[in-house]
Amino acid sequence: MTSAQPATAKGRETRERIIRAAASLVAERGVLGTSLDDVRARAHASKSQLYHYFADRDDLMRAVARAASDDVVGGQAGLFERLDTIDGLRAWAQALVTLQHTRNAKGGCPIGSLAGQLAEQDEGARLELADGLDRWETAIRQGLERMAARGELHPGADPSALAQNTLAAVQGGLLLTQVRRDPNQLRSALNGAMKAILAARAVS
Amino acid sequence: MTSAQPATAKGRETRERIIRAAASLVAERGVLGTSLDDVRARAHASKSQLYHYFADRDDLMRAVARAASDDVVGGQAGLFERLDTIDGLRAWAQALVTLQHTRNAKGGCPIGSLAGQLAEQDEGARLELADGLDRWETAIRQGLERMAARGELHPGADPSALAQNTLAAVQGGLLLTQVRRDPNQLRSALNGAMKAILAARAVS
DNA sequence: AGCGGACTGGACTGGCCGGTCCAGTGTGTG
DNA sequence: CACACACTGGACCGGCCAGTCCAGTCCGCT
Repeated sequence: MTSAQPATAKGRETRERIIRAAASLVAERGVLGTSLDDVRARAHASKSQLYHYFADRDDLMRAVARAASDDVVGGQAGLFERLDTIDGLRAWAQALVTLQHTRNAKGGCPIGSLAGQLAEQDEGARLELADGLDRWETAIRQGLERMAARGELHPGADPSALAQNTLAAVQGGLLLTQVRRDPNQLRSALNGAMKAILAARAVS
Repeated sequence: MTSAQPATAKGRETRERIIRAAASLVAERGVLGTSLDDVRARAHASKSQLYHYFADRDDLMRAVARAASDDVVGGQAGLFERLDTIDGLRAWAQALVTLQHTRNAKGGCPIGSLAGQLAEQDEGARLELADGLDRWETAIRQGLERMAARGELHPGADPSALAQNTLAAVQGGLLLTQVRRDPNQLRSALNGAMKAILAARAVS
């Protein structure tokens, strides 16, 4: 059974409120550190509302995984448009690093954190997270492909591989940032990824 | 209060057995998915033994984090010795990829997984994991430094930055591998890191 | 042998947690 | 306006879980 889709505006709002409450609690305390009573309290909802909109706890967590994917990828939408220039890539990388500074290097990447907690426990959640990573990597790849189409990368360059390595650098850099409480870990990892992209530029 | 150090050989063995049982359960079910009763059963120990050797649940999990660090870093000791040659680096990278194949791309990196579950909850555990990552990165850096000392890297090369980026590639690659259930994600990320090292070789 | 501390077994407790249930109240439609 | 159904409140239950407690047993040492 999957989550019941609300039939009214009010229902949709309640469902959203539950997911947002659950997502914020999960970000603070982790998946298993979040009880349905906690969610119920923060969402100002009752137990039966939770079970009206979600089949069970796992179903709710799947919705949280999807919401986290949407937030992370959606939050970068404006920056994604400019990933077809070196300046745009730098601006995007800088935004990620700045965000880690404002967060005091805490929390890491919501997708990455959830991956460690859900990937081995719930196949549906794993697929939601994989979808988020795919959308993220696609945005990077498409930026590089637009550069290639304009002849700004040399013919042998592989936008797919560069995008995949860049995403790996983001995730790895964020993990090191989180464990070491040092945003420079992400900056350095992104510098490395940037170098690979710069090396793929066409000699003009 | 920290864990009581056993005074006898028998005590040391019991303590070890508990940590191993806890570590394997945590690897299977996650930190909060593992109850002390589970640990007690798998370790063939009693509740009072758990509380004799560990102050509380968090203290045990800190010991698990340390054991995971030791296992991951210790398990690569033989490969670390040869990180001062391109062949040695390739062998090390290949071993990591092969391990993911044999594990069917499941589980990710024990240190990385625990990071997502413990880093924000328990400062002591975070420090144990940071220590594991430091030892790992140091091994890579020292290999590159030996290459540099032999004049095989060009003078501008930065072994510290290369080692840090390589570790980020490993962690990011493992996360992508785990979420996508595809060991090639790690292989590709390591290829990227390798390229950066190859580009830093002295022109001979 | 016998002392003291390290070590062990396992019953017990109070609280929390996922999930159920039912008696309602709102609300859009015919 | 009335009917059906979406939605809501909250009491309740059985099970699990971290942590406590005490009555022991083992073991090194003198």
